[in-house]
Amino acid sequence: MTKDLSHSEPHRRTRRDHATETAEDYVEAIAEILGRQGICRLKDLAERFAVSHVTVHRIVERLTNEGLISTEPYQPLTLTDEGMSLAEQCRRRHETVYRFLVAIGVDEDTAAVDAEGIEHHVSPQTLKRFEAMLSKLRTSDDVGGR
Amino acid sequence: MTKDLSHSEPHRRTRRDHATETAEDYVEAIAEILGRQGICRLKDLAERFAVSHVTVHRIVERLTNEGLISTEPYQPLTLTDEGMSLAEQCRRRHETVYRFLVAIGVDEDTAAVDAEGIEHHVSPQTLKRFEAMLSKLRTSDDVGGR
DNA sequence: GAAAATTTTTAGCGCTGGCTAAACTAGCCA
DNA sequence: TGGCTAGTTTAGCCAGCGCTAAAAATTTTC
Repeated sequence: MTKDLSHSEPHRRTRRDHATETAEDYVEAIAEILGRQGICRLKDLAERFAVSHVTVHRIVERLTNEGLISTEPYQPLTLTDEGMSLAEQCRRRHETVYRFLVAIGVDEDTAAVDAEGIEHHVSPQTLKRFEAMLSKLRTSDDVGGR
Repeated sequence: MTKDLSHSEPHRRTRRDHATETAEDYVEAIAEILGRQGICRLKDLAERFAVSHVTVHRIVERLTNEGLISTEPYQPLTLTDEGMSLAEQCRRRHETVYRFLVAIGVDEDTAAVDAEGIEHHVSPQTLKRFEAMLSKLRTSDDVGGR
């Protein structure tokens, strides 16, 4: 009998997403902090994610090995070129998801929380549809009732 | 100085979501398999998620302790009442997310994959907005360009 | 420039979810 | 019944991400 892959494939993809979610969250946060205060330290990330600095340290170590972050011992963090372009890509996607949710009538606080979780699972194609809907909703100014 | 929680809160929520994603995926899959073939075995879940039966066994064990699944040694699985209602809730949310993506113009394969990842992060409020948009899009038949 | 404070690093633990290998049970069938 | 086979369970490994405690380095401050 032929094995049915119609369900397992999407789940496999979901799992792969998980593996990169942390990377995306971190480079995005680092870029944002760098942009805001010029310097990004472990401590800043620990506060941002409400996680211990030790946890941050280990994750930063991993992402350094993966070529996204560059570090010197006891020194602040910077992003590699690869890290920066990933961060920029994530920032844009995050923005779009957030604005889309708000545009369809989700309140800003809820949209912020949901966007944080949703963004990692939005494919390029879906992102394009979000953008298309965004301009459409903007022009028709039709946000709908509660 | 006052600590800025505006970023850490969403992330904490995201992490809590992760802890329940597996539970949701499993009860949803078990309900679907039970509905389709009357019996659900570890093996079925292992195939569904494309994961080893040993991994499934450990997760099922955990979910049994959490009161979602009921098991007898070497016997097929069933859902507890709690498991069934969670499964039903997830199925509905999943359906809505999937149909919403298709409605805004995402192709069905992509929508299936994205919905699998997105569903766990959609709050009740956002789900309501999706439903509202769905009926609106259905009446106006306005799916937009490619 | 030495002490104090801040920050980073190391060591070591827990949990979840991957895996393989091997032992065990249940069910079928000859 | 005896054995084969399919399926389940146990044992033991790995990686990621949480934690605390304690050591090391840097920076600040006096």
